[in-house]
Amino acid sequence: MRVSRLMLVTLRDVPAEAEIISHQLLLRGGYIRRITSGIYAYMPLMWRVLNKIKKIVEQEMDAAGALQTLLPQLQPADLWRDSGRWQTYTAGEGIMFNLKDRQGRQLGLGPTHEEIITSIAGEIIHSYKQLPINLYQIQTKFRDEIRPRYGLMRSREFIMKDAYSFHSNEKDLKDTYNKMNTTYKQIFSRCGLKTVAVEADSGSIGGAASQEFMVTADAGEDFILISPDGNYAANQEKAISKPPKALSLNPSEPKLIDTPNQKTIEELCSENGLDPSQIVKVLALLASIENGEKHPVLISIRGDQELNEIKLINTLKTEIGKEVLGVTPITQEQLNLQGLSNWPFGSIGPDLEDSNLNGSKNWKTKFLRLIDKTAAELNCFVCGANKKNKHRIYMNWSLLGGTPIEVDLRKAKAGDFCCHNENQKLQEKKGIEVGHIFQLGRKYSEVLETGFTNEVGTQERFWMGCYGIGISRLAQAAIEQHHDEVGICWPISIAPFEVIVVIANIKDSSQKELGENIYLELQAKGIDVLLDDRAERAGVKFKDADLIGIPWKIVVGREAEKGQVELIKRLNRETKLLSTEKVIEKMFKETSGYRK
RNA sequence: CGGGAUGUAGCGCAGCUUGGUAGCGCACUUCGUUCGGGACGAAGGGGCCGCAGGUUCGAAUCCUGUCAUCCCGACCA
Repeated sequence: MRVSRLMLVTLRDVPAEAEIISHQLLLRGGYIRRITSGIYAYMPLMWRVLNKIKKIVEQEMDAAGALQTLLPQLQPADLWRDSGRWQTYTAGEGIMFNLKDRQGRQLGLGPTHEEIITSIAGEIIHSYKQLPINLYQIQTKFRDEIRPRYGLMRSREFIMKDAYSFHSNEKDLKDTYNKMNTTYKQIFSRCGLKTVAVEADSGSIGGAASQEFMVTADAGEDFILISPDGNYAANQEKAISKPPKALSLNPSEPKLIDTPNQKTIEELCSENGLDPSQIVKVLALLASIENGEKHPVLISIRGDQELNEIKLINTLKTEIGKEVLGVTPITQEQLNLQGLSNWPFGSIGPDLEDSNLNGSKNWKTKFLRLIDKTAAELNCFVCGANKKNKHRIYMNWSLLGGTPIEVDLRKAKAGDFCCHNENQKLQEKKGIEVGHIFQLGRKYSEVLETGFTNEVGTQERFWMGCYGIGISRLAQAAIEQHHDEVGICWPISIAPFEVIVVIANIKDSSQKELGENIYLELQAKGIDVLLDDRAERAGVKFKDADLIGIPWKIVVGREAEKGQVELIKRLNRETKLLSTEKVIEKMFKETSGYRK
């Protein structure tokens, strides 16, 4: 391809909308154009990058025995009602774009494809002999993100590889899950990415085990916790750790203490000479259930610890047995709206009576009480007295009627000790999630009532796994890891072109001729080569080549008459003066590992 | 949805305080000089100043509303 025909327009100024470097470089290099919030056009250079990534993914997925398909983007609401996700995905989370056709039928624009694939599999697979099967597609996904951000990092329309596997038993699912794990590592390493595999929460997709693949980068939106010995890595949402030891409070006769206007843990500590770890903090929250129910929840947690909301929501799901949309702190305004009397905010204890909920308009009238292990383990502590400006000191759980439900709700933090080895301290890094693999189990096959006939002739539900890679996100994440002060430094495996031939002065006929020849020869050898044949000054062409990040640059210039050209490596600017034959030979060698 | 900010040419911005009919840099077109790291000079083209109301003789500028975009939190490949 010739740069003169490439529709390439690079920008010198950074568009104001771009916050992070990868987004800026994509815009400046003419890779993408924003159409509206979270929706981008992939320009020709970008499309080539995406295709390179797709190719790698296809090769590795095919090698792992997966089958490529293409599933519809428009999906009937009924299918999503069957799986019970229509409500959550439209009204609740609202992440699914949805519409009505002219007959009034409701449709959704696919944010994911479990429903479609499971129903198809159910129609086609009837026997255990047909299993296992792993189907994948590379498809545009639609998600009405609450806040699209950072270009392709979190967009509302994006390209994703999603795979779904079907199995006759759990062991077989685990085998494929493990195979996908190694396949993913292979894919990311071929794309030139440094990734960390971390334990993850399976979120609204549901299911048992799940692992995320994170590109470590400062621009990442996720916090991950890693042990220095490399034996533990988890998303903060999921991470577990040993909390620091609590400072013990020597037991004494329980009593009421005056704590005027001491509402926060800090105030309580500084006014009374306490340590946060000696206090049981109580959070009054309201959980919203998908069927519209509102459950008041009381969380007790040690004063120096923070609540992990994801862990809480997961616990609530099992306790209540229904999909939980979210939790919010209960406010005075809400109490007023419910017609409830004032609560002693700032002095609430774990035993705040259920009578405080009597007469509420549409809340459940019984608290769901959860106690984090850190709080449950305290033998003697301070807590709210359920009276304004009063706390209780030297309390214990038997005085409060025991510890009803004991769970892990605390947020693990950098500096905490690891559970697998108390000499290891967790470190925090930021990561960009580029892949996620799940063991779904039988969640979808059960709700959609699909399955197969087993060896003994009885009906069983499929065991399922699902495996995603954000293709367009991966492309941008690669730039976060591979750039310098002048532009992108694509890993050669996913670069739009492997080499660019720059004719320094197009008006010099010997330069022009030599450049054209090298271009044609490289092309004939199957190398992805770009020829900068523009009548620009050399400097402009060099800057553009660096900005768009082509891994190799061949400059045909002053030495052209002697048949010599310069070969420059983008990554470190290493420069060699070579003969035409040598440069072609060298490029052939450098790109041979990446030929399709 | 809550908090913050911004909408003026393809991109980056000034002008707005104190109303008088729009300007700078980059990019684009033409000519000349230059020609190995985003050249210089000259001459051009391009704007419903986000949109709708209002105030005024007159609005990019003041007022009201509205829409859009970006940033901070919840969502996720």
